[in-house]
Amino acid sequence: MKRSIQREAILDELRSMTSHPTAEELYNRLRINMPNLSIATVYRNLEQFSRAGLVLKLDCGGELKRFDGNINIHPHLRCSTCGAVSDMENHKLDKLQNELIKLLPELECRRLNLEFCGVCPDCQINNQKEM
Amino acid sequence: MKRSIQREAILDELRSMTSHPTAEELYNRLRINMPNLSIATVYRNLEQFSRAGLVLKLDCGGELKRFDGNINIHPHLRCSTCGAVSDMENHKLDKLQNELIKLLPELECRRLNLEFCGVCPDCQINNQKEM
DNA sequence: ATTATAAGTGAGATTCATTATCATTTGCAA
DNA sequence: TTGCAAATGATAATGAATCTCACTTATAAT
Repeated sequence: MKRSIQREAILDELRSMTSHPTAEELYNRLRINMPNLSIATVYRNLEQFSRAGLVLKLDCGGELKRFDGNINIHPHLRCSTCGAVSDMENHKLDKLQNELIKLLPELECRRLNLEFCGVCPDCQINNQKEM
Repeated sequence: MKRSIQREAILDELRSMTSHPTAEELYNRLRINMPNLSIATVYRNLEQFSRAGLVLKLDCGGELKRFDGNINIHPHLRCSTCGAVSDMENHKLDKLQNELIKLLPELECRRLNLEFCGVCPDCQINNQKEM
């Protein structure tokens, strides 16, 4: 990854903030001192940073919104290969999730999303086929 | 909420699936037996279901993507009022999160998102002002 | 230093999921 | 059965994110 004024400014600005800004919020701040910065540059760099692991993209999988007919709180696996979302079944996980649910009143929260990122069973099988 | 053929078909179809479909996936399935169903109807109903608590919208807050300069796994609070994302500080929560992180290898996952939905401190203060 | 070239940038066009609009239809209560 | 609010279908509008392309810059080789 080459260096550039813009690239460093974007990363510095993001690291100086604790508010989890959107690309556009970052753009508006940076534009004050960099009037002809392009919004495309901000998006491009954030994407690269996030691929390189320098930065975290929240809503990691969220290209499209997905819906679930089961409104109970339950953990999801979002596949980093195909983007599909599936439910997870694991006894230890269920126990930990119940502990988290008990914490909700204390945290003044109504809900929690417990989402894991990994490769879903289908994609694991397909990967093996290709080898 | 009034009844309608479309409304019931949408909810039934979603409840019959475990794959967390997008609005468009649902639309394409339903269209087979309902050729002049409109995609807008699907979106409208999913939105209403989700507001009524009949259905879960994943990526709940995810209108815009948000970025975080801190790449350590840490819990987030997404404010259901203003949409802002902030970090959460709670000792018990940290302990549970560490237990979850220990589970990652067993679950064959690389990352986890622990996201709570509630009203952020700022909005709580603003709400009180209005009363 | 000069040059080559691969990568980065800015401006604007494009894409595409989601929402809004509006005329028409439907469900339901009086 | 009638009135009316709510729902629908078709399509236009919106807007975040990405793509394109001409131009510029960083870095490595000569």
